[in-house]
Amino acid sequence: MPRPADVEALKQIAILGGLHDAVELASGEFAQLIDVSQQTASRRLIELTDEGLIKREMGVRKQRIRITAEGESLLRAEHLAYRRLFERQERVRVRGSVQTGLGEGRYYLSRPGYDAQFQDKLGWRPYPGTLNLDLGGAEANKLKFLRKNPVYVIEGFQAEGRSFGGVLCFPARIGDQEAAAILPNRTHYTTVLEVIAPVCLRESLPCEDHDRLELDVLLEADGATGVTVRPVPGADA
Amino acid sequence: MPRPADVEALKQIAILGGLHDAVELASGEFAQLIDVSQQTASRRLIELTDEGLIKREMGVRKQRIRITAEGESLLRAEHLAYRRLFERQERVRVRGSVQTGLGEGRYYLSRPGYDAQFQDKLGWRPYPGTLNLDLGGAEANKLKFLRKNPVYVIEGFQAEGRSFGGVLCFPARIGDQEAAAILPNRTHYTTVLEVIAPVCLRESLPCEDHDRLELDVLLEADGATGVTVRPVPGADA
DNA sequence: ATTACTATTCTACGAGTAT
DNA sequence: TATACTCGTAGAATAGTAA
Repeated sequence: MPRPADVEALKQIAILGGLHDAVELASGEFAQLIDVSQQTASRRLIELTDEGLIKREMGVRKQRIRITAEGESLLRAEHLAYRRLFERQERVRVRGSVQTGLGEGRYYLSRPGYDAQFQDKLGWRPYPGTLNLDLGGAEANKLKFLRKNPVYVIEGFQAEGRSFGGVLCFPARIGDQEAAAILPNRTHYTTVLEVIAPVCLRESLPCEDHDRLELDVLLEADGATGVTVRPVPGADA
Repeated sequence: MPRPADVEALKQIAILGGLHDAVELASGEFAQLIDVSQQTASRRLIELTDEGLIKREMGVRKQRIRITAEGESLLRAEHLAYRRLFERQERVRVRGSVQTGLGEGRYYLSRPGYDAQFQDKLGWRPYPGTLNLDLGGAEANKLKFLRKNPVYVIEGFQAEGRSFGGVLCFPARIGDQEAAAILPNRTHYTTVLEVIAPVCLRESLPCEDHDRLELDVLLEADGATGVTVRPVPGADA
């Protein structure tokens, strides 16, 4: 994995035009550009070459430097990271580990008061069981952001002589699998995000406890699901 | 000036939401995030604080970290740099030092064959004299890019029993001053960009030999100049 | 001119640990 | 538990210089 100083050096070469063309550069010039000695600049160019991020043709007074496809994709990844920070983002990627569920998800999801609302908002009926994703320490900060930007609000209700609390709900994807993330309204201090889907995720992914998963949480109502064509019973008879 | 490792650390805090909200983070968690020891992570947070890039509230188990306005502008500058690399750029910023001219600019610019074409393309008549900007070593690579992406092509012509060569021309700005950059068609191996303007730049900026200047070269025909309303002689009589 | 090796300096990392 | 100090050390940066 390239160090931050390498990425910065590569960026400077790109600014000079190294993405589109060979750049003519002496190690001494490069040194000024990244504010180090000529020797360090020379070594950095060797490192970048060894890492496959640039290609060099040595000349007598200058070297011709071109950023490789690999180097470009590294810079594009940086670009994407900054876009996500500052350009209106439509999804949040969270990483977490599959947690042993308490089995209560199955009970809650099968309450008609929840089930009907999920079908209404999401366009599909959740498989009766939640996959609990534990967002390790730092990653849990993203939950605060999600709480502030709910996509669907599932209302609480009274049933069976008790009350069921409201939850926030977000369309989501695990890989290509359509899913949804839910956050109970009340419990603020948790690092767990519950994931539901029209299928049993533990079987379809598949995954087990302690597996690490990446979930893309969408921050807007998911148009695609709203127009899902469901077969009308009896229509094909 | 923050080191690349500091910028990377700040970026990671931003990804967790530190731009919009306080992020709850322990130094050990942060250590995992930036792949260093707890001690180094702690030190890095102290550095970021000293540099004024983040603000911290120390808690017992976690610290609440918020990116400051200064930190945000640093990240925005990074974002801008990457945007310039990958999003269709409309201007190229070049830095160079004012070079002693040979006085020949004055002669060339006053040839009607050039003057008429400049007025046609740019919408104004250049002051008879060029400001020569010497783009130091590395910066000169940008000239290659400009040669590949000419905005106006000024044709060569015959006059006074000799031939005058064609030049490439680009609308440009020095600060708020409207100007144009010109590159002779022939001489490929030079580090000098000639700058013209409707006024005498040495007086209006003002500037002297060896001053360092920043010039924004626009890569598209400058709409604003095309619609400049020029007084029609006699119309106000 | 350059590049980049070797020797040397010194910075920055992490272990141990106090608070 | 945290944070963050001191300190020994690895490795990065520079000086000197050969090619």
